[in-house]
Amino acid sequence: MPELPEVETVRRGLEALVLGAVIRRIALHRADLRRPMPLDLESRIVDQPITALRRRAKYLLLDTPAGTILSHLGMTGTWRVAEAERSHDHATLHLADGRRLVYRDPRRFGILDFVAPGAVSPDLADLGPEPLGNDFTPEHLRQVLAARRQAIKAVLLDQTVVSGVGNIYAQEACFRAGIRPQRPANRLRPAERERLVTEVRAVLAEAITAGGSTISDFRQAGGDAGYFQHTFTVYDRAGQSCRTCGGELKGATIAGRSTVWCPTCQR
DNA sequence: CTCCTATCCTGCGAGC
DNA sequence: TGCTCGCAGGATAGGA
Repeated sequence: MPELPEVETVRRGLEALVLGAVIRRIALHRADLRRPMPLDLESRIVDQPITALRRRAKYLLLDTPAGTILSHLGMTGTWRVAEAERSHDHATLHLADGRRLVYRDPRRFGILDFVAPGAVSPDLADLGPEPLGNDFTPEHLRQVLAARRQAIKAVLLDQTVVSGVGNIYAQEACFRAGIRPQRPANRLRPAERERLVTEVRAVLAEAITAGGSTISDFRQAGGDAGYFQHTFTVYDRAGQSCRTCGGELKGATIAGRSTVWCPTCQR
């Protein structure tokens, strides 16, 4: 679930809660996530203040003077300032003020890693432009889509094309842009590329304003649910009626992921 | 290169 | 109530 808006929501929540807090020590409970956590993370970050909370694509970065903790939430990852311990808590950051900042990920598709000061993480090296930044433009799409015959929705999921879009927002953006998700990416007309850029940005921005989307277990860092899921137009609505034209929404698998669209509103 | 499939893992809802 | 089955937000390796 955690796509860009959810990660940004968590970032903002953590910023309000723990910016400036001192990490007294880190305890790793289980290191075998999508790839093994570095076991020396515990020794690298000791008595370090959290100087910034950053996001790049779907990655959340906790900066300290001794280095950066890089995290990816995968499908089910969460950061929370913990009340009680829960199953699947994989790492606990014990803060000097007595609070505990916990990384939890039941499905273990996430990542927790250490990045030395000044180093560039390989995880971030090949990411495409931030969709809400200045580099995500119709011209960028034109260049990058030219050689791609794949379905446009599949291409939007490619993090080297544009970073941070996942299965939910790719579908929502296609609907808003009036483009069928299975259209070959290199066949979009200029006006459609322009519209797609506009709508990717808009849907992500609106979702951030709504505190992200809460599906199953996503929570903001303070424990609140997001509420953008109430405004989904197509995601998980196959067989239901289109909110725009009233017609029946269709569903199919594209790029191995479930996909819903409106045959009338999307061409 | 591009593109497709299988895979990692746990939890949950649907259906029986 | 309890079981099995299929599917889920992501990303990558391997092969065609």
